[in-house]
Amino acid sequence: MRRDVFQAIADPTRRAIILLIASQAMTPNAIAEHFDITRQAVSKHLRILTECQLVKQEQAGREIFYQLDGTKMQEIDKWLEEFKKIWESRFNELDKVLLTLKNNKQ
Amino acid sequence: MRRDVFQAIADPTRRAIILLIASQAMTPNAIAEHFDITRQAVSKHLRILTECQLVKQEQAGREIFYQLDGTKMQEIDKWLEEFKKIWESRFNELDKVLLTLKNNKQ
DNA sequence: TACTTGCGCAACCGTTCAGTTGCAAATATA
DNA sequence: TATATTTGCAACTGAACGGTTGCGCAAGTA
Repeated sequence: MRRDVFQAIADPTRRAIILLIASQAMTPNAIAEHFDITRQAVSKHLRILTECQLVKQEQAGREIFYQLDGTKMQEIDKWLEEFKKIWESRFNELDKVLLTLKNNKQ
Repeated sequence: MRRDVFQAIADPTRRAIILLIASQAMTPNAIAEHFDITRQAVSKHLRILTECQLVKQEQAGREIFYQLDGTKMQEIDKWLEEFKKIWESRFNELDKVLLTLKNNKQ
């Protein structure tokens, strides 16, 4: 069982839940109202999000509010930055080649 | 079968492949040398990456070079920006509440 | 106390995933 | 032509997903 941020955001419902509770903590029932799936299905997603350390729970009587913990989200950013660095340097390499070709022709 | 960028980057091997071929196009065999899995397994990942429109192929004799198409990667960036916007406005909301409380106390 | 509500947990089901092995096709080389 | 190389495709396997229903427990409420 892989439990990382990338697994967490792989599912579209989970992405929607993340955006939903990003602004304010919500209960499973409240979240489920926004989707066409059962509360239990939402609970499963919340459990996965919890295991990925993207979500924390706060008990309030018999209600449990799920709130986002944004720190793990930075890992996506980090990976994306790494990719961008390589991706942009690719063009630099191409530039170098073109430059070399150009210089050789002169 | 869900085929989007988020599905593509969900697997760690696939993320590694993306970073690997980001700088230069490679053949399945060359890619497989970097991992402890068979060439066929790499091919499967490449097929998924192709279906997600993250990768394009270029035939060269009996070799096929797989190269990255960076455009789809922007979708991750887009979603992440959407999240950040909501996430940061969350603090603004909190600020509003605190401000209201402060004003009410006065 | 009895009833309702909100929730997690367990069992189950069909589908997808990530990997394997085996094989056929196409290309290059002796 | 015969052989080796590079690849894609198909079949299979065990594990994980995403969903469901059903149940039990704890917390409010009549």
